[in-house]
Amino acid sequence: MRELKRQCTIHDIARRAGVSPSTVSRVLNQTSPVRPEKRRSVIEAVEALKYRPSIVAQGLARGRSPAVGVLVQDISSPFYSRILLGIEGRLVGTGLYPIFASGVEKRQTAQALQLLNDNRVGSMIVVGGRMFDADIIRMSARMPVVVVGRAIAGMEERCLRVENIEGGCRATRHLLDLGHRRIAHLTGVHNHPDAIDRREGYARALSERGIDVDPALIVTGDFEEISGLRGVEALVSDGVGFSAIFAGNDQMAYGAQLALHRHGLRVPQDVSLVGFDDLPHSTFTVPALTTIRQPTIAIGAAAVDALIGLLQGQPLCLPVFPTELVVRDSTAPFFG
Amino acid sequence: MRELKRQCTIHDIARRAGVSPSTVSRVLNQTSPVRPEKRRSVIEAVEALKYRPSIVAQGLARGRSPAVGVLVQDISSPFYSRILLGIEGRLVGTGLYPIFASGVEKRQTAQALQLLNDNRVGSMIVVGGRMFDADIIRMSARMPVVVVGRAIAGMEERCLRVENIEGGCRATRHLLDLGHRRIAHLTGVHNHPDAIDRREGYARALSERGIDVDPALIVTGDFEEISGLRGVEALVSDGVGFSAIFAGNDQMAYGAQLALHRHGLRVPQDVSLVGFDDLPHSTFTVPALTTIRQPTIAIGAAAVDALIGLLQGQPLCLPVFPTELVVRDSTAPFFG
DNA sequence: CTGTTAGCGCATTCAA
DNA sequence: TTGAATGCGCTAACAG
Repeated sequence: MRELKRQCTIHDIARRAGVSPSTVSRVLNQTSPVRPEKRRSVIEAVEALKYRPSIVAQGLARGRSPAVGVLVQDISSPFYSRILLGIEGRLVGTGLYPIFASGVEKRQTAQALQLLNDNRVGSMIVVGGRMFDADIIRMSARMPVVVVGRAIAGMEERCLRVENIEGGCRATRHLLDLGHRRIAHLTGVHNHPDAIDRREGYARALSERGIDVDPALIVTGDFEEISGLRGVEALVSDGVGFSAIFAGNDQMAYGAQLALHRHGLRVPQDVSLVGFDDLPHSTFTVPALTTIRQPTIAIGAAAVDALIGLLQGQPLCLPVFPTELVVRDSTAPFFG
Repeated sequence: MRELKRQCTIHDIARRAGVSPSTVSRVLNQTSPVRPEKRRSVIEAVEALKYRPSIVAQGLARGRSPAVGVLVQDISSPFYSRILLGIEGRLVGTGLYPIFASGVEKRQTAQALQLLNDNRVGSMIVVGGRMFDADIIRMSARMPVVVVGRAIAGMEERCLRVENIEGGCRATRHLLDLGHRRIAHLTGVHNHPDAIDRREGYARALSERGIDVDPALIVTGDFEEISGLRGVEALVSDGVGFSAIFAGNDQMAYGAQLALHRHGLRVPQDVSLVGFDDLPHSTFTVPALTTIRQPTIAIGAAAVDALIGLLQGQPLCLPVFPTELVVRDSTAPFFG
C-alpha cells in the first residue's frame, strides 16, 4: 500500500504554538483549564494548519473506540437502509461514527462480527439479521448493544420494539371497515417476531368482529417481493376466495400487486391491498399503496440515543414505536 | 464512555508461546521466517486465545490505514446502495474494509469528508454525489481515489464509466423498433454527465431513423421518482402527444408509471415505458419495467479492484461497463 | 496551570 | 532467526 503524505500531528501544533503536546490535547479536549493566551495560540495553530486529531491514535491512547459497529443484514434493503440512514444521521456530531458490516448469511455474519471486533468498536447496533442469537448475546456482555428490527430471547430489554401487533390490527381493521370479510394475509419470515406479531394483530382484528381466522387465507412469505408474488399465485391457483390482502410488509405487497395484475385482478376495484412499513417507494406504486407506517428514521435515531445513554452509564431506555395507518389508493370498499 | 473488557494483545500471545512480541508479529504477518517450532506454538496460542490483532494499533504502527473511505450521496438510494453492496462484497477478504460516509448536501459532504480524514483512510471511493469537484481532486492528490456514478472534470481517468450513450440508444431504438415515433424523454439531473449521455443516446437513435428531436418531448427531471411523475403530468397537461417514454432512470420511470395510471393511460397499451438501471424492484412494478441494465454490483467490485491496483502501485485500469436492454412488460408495439 | 513521562497495541528497525 | 528497542499520534498520570 502506498504511503500517504504525512498529516500534521499534535507535535506540529505544539511547536507552532510554543507549548507542549499535552497542552494542545487539553485545549482540544477541554480536559483541564489552560491559560487563555496559550489556548488562543493553540487554537490559532490548529486553524492555521487545519489540524485534526487522528481518530486512530485517539482510540489507541484512550483505550476505547468512538466507532459504533452496525451489523446489518442487507445494506441494500429498502427497509434496513432507512434505519441505517437514521442511525448515521443521528451519529453525526456526537463524536461517534458508524462502521457498517453486513452479513446476510451465516458465514458472512461471522466475518462481519470479526471486522467489528478487529476494529475494537466500543458499542454495537444490530439491525435485523438472522445470525445466531448467541453471537449477539456474547457481544452484549462486552459492550453496549442495541438491537433493531428483530427480537432476541434473553435480551428483550435491549431490543427496540415497534407496535407490530397493533399495526397488524390497524391494517386489518381498515379492511374490515371497508366491508371486506375474506382478507388474506401474507406473513413475513417464519418465526420472525415481527411477522408473528403482525399476524397476531391480523387475527385479533378479525376476532374483534367475530370472524374466524381461515387458515387457507394465510400464506407464509419471507418479507421479499417474490414471496408476495408467489403467495398470491398460490391463493389464486388454490381457488381461495378473497377480496383483500394484508401483506406482512411493503415489499411483499409489491409482489402481490404484480401477481394480482397478472391475473387480471385490479387493485383496488377487485382486491384491496395493505402493506406494512411505508417505504418511500410505496408512494409510487401503481396504485399508491395503503400501508402501516413505522418511523424508520426515528427508529434508527432512537437506537443511537439509547446507545449513547448506555455509553454514559445511564440505564437503557428504549421507546416503543407506534404505527400509523396511511391510506392511499390500494384499498376501496367491498362491493359483493 | 464505558470501558471495554480488555481484549488479549500480542504480548499475551508472546508470553503464552514463550517468544517475543516481535516473533508473534512475524508469524502473523509472514514478514520474515520463523523457526517452525516457534511458529507452531505461536499459532497455537493465537487460536487458544482467539487472538485477533487490533486494526487500530496496526494502523498506527504501519502509518497507513486499511480503511477505504466510501463517500456516498445517499446510503438509502436504491441505486447507490447496490453499488455499495458490490464494494462491500469485494472488499471482504482483502484486508481492507469500508468506512461509509454519506453527504447529500454540501454541508454534510464536508462533515463526511472530515470523518474520513479523521480516520486517516488510505484510499477513497466516491459514489455519486454533488459536492464540489475541488474537494475530490484535493483528496486524490493525497491518496488513491476512484469515482463511480459521476464524472469529474480534470480526473476523468479515475472515473469509472458506463456506456450511457449506447444505453440511451438501445432504449430508444427498442421503442423505435416497436413502431413508436413520438417518444418522450425524461432526463436526469441537469448537467449530470449520465443524464447528458443518456439524452445524447436518445437523440442519436432518433437521428439514425431520420427523426428530428422535438424539444417539447424532452422534460427535465432529477433522477427521483417525483420528477418522473411531474414530468409526465407536464407532458399531459401541455397536450404533448406521445406514445412512448424513455425515462433517464428507473426511479423516474416509477413516477411516470404512476402518473400515467392516474391519467388513465395504460402501460403498455397506451404508452410504452423504458427505464434505465434495472433496479431489483423493476421486476415487480406493475407492469414489470423494460429497462437498460447496468451491472451495479460489478461496478462496485470493479471500483475496489481498481483501488487495490492503485494501492499496489499499478497503473489505473478501469473497464467501461456495457449496458443491456432488458425487455419486460412495459413496452409494446405502437398501433396508431 | 503546564511540561515531562509513560504507555495504548503493534510493526519495524537494529543488533545479536 | 530472534529479542530488545523505538516510534506511530495521542491521552493521562504525575510532578512541579
